[in-house]
Amino acid sequence: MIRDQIRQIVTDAVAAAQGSGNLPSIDIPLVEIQRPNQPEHGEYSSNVAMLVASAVRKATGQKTNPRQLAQSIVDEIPVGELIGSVELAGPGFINIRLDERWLQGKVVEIIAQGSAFGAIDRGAGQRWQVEYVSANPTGPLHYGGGRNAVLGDTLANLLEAAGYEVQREFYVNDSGTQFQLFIESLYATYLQLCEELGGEPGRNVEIPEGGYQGAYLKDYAQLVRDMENGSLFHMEQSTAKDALRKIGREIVIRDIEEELAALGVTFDRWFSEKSLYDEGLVDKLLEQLTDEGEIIEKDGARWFLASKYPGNEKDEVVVRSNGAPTYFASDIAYHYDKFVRRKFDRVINVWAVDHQGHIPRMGAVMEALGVEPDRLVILLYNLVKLIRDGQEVKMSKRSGDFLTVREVVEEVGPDAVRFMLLTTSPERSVEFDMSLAVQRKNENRVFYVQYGHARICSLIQRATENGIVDPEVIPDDAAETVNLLTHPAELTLIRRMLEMEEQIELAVERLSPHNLTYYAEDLTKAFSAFYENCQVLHSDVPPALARARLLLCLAARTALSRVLNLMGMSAPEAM
RNA sequence: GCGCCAGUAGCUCAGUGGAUUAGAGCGUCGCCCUGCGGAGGCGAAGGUCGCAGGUUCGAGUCCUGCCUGGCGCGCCA
Repeated sequence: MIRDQIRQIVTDAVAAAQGSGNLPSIDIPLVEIQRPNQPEHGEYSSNVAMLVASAVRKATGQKTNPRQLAQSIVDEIPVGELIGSVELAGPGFINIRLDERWLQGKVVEIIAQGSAFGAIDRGAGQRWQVEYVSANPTGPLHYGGGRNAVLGDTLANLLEAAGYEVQREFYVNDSGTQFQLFIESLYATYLQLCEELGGEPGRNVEIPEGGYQGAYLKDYAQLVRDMENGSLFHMEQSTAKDALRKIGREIVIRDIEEELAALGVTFDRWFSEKSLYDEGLVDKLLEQLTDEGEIIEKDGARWFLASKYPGNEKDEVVVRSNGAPTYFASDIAYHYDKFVRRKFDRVINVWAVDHQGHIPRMGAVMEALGVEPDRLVILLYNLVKLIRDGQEVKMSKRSGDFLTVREVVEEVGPDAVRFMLLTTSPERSVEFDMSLAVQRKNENRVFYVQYGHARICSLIQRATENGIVDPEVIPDDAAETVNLLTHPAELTLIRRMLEMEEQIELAVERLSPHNLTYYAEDLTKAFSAFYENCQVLHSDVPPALARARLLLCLAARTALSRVLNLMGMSAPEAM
């Protein structure tokens, strides 16, 4: 990465300055390389001289002049291939500018890298898992689940770009009370439907207290009938429900899968909670933890002694006094499976804020299982408030009266939904104004980015038709041709594109996919400015320069489509 | 009551490994079409970074206290 190269050069310069006695030989922490706010300050800067000055003062009490120290470092920085110029500024900043020739040469490299542009090897050899959405399989996805899906999916994309081997997983809660209620509700709805369609009367089964009664249940019941030809109607209740557990699960999972696919979100694995019980892993672990004194019996229930561990105040029930395990019991087994069996180096669980209380308990579980707690990371995100026509869209899952991910995607479009949900940092709650998202397209920045991409494509298309460029082939003289790119707008665009690696690293480091949307805008802005200022296909433009600019366009298309793809959005050639 | 998160321009939000003049979009007000897609470009106005202290040569960023809002503190998930 460029930043790392710069860091190395500055670090070497510091050592050289110390070696020649111009810089006090004092231990310095890792040299920091920043991105200055002002473009006049160059692409990179370092405050290392100020840090040295303060370290000297702390160690010896002597005052030194940071500008003087900085100068001694500047003197040792080789200007040449990568670095165009170095200057001393302000109280002792070292401002670094990249070499123009070097920048120009990068255009060809970007084109050559294609869809892999920006990839870094930060995660080489590491297997990470991202577990996201994991909504209860009891109906279509509630709108809020959309944010979870977008965050998890984009984060997984970013991790892959950063070199990690990533597994995307959806945990299916197909064994808890909620799923049971769903099955009961589906059964009742199914019977009603059969009666309406001319079945025998007298099978009055009500939707249970606290059950599900959304309109979708009727659709599901119809699907059950299609699959079973009404045979469940005559079965004995418990047999019918057993069968329904399987069919109902299949129907609801397929429904959720389709909704997510419409958002561009997919999974490598749908992990069944029930399977943890079926294979006896839950029991096995409860026994093991009991033997180890982590679980005790009290008041007829079995408790995991979470309070032994930091951050936890209370113990947690794993088996109720009625003998039924809580979700927490299977969670222990599930995470055992993730870390001990499947050996993921790290797992990121994407959770809504209302699950925050669960975090310390999971930390305790990790400790009890003897797994390094840092290997489990929770990405917590805040809720989404949906606004339509200036009013909050109220949603209640219980009554079934809620907007689904599918409906929102249909109304707004998948790219716009993703972009809007991605612009806000996860810990903040977000107001999603649907009316605005569809009507005022210029307020939705995703169109700006996609429009930029479409413009590039149209330009390249014309150039291809005129035989000026072949987008599939990098010409032999490309390296010399790009040296004609000296206009400030051209160089700014190249600089922006070269931020890609750092942006990916930053987003991965902070688990902040939203940074990407801002980068995408900046990148597009740089292209638009170039587009306005530098003609490409115009008789006044010398042919060589035109070809150079077309190469720049090819690189820009590469960069822009890469960002869009990372965010899970389409990069349209026309719109 | 305790805990977690948020409070930055009229609005929606970036920026929080401390650092050179706090940014963007929208909105407002100016410019720019005898040029490749104007869904564009250039510029201006607009901010006591919730409040009060503290640490530091330097704080939107770190520490403490407070205010406001959201969420959490179940034998629910």
